[in-house]
Amino acid sequence: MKHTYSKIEKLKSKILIEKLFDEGKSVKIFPLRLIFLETEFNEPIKIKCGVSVAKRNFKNAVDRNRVKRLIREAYRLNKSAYFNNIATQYAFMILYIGNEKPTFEQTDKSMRKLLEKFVEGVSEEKK
RNA sequence: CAAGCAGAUCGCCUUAUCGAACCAAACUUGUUUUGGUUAGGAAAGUCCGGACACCAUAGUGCAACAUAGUGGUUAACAGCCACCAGUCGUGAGGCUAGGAAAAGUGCAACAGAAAGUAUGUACAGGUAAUGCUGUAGUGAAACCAGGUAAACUCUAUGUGGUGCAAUGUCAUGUAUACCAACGUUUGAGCGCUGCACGCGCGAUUGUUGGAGGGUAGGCAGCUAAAGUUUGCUGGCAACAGUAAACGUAGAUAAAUGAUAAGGGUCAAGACUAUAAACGUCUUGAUACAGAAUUCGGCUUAUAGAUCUGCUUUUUUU
RNA sequence: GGCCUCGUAGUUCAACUGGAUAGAAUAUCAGAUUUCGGCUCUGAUGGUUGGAGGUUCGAAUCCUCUCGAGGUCA
Repeated sequence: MKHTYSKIEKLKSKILIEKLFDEGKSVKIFPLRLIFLETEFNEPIKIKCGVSVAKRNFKNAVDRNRVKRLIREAYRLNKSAYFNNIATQYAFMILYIGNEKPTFEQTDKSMRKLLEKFVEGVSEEKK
């Protein structure tokens, strides 16, 4: 599996996003928060993932873009390590809840922990 | 050399690895391969003015709003250029909502005799007599004229409204509440601009034809444009004309990136050194900021670097 | 992306078409009352009226720019 993150892997449907926020469950590792929901869609992939950074925490568009890019990059590089064994399809939304600009190293570390926690939680639920 | 004024330009680079969006081509027709393109001077604030779209190819009057020396420039402007005046600065230069107070209405706290229907204190002068004359005192403004129009107003000029979330279109489900044409009756009501005029549609019923509406989504609108650079000509200049070259983002939970290494540039310190300069090493800094229909301005933010012209003071030749 | 609204003591609000000291409640502090506290009474503190310019004799008020907060339009 390649480290790609193309257009079809992005979460774009407004309906799905609203459903996600209404019914989804969340996992938190500061400064990240993952909201996820088991769902179905037509594309031949396992996960649709979106990224969001609040305007409240980062006033300037440049900073918001920077944080979002870092999160996307961390997600792209790490996802294949965790999701090879998942059968069902999920919708993801990753939020940044801190209010300071992170480095890539920090983001990468938090992302690994976050995904680990998610996988653990799901497998426990299945049992 | 120092301090300063005005104008203009640039605003990190290279390599490697892993990626994103759009366009084109290929054939193996799809999680494919190859090639190309991919953020700014302010993309920002949304403060002015246009283009474009719809509402009546945008009408008349009033109201409302904006502008305000003179002339020019422009698609247009509250922008820009030139000149005049005022004001600040030793100066280069900066700043100015810079029309009208003899068309009219209003406003002026406190102080002061008196702030507009004027009136009278002290001293001096003068008279037949008297605020009749001068000075003082209060105040931003006072012997009679003024101030204030970023108070109402007047004058001149200009402005229709709404904004790409405009507008058009496609398929899915719900569903007759819909639309068009023609005929008939009546003119309630609705829309167009805040009001009036004016214009358009039009309650009911019949016939014919058909698709229409709101919600979320896709597509078009969507990037070639009052374009950029250079030269020449006209003009004091803004700018205009002309020739050549270039062909320059198009995303939509929103692309234009992430990581590593090396190198620039600047600052500080150390070493070498009489001093400056050069050189070496270390540390730090490398800004403001991210297109969202689009263009011309204005305003605001901005590490640092470069260039041009000019001013002042002192010294040397 | 477009279009609107609002910023005054720590907090909630006043200040009439520009006029002098920006006022009230509450909060804070001090004193009185009480054995001690609360309630109550008295007094004090606290504001460059979000910021910077301009008009005016004089600006919270008028004008321009700017910063911040909020709302609305499919």
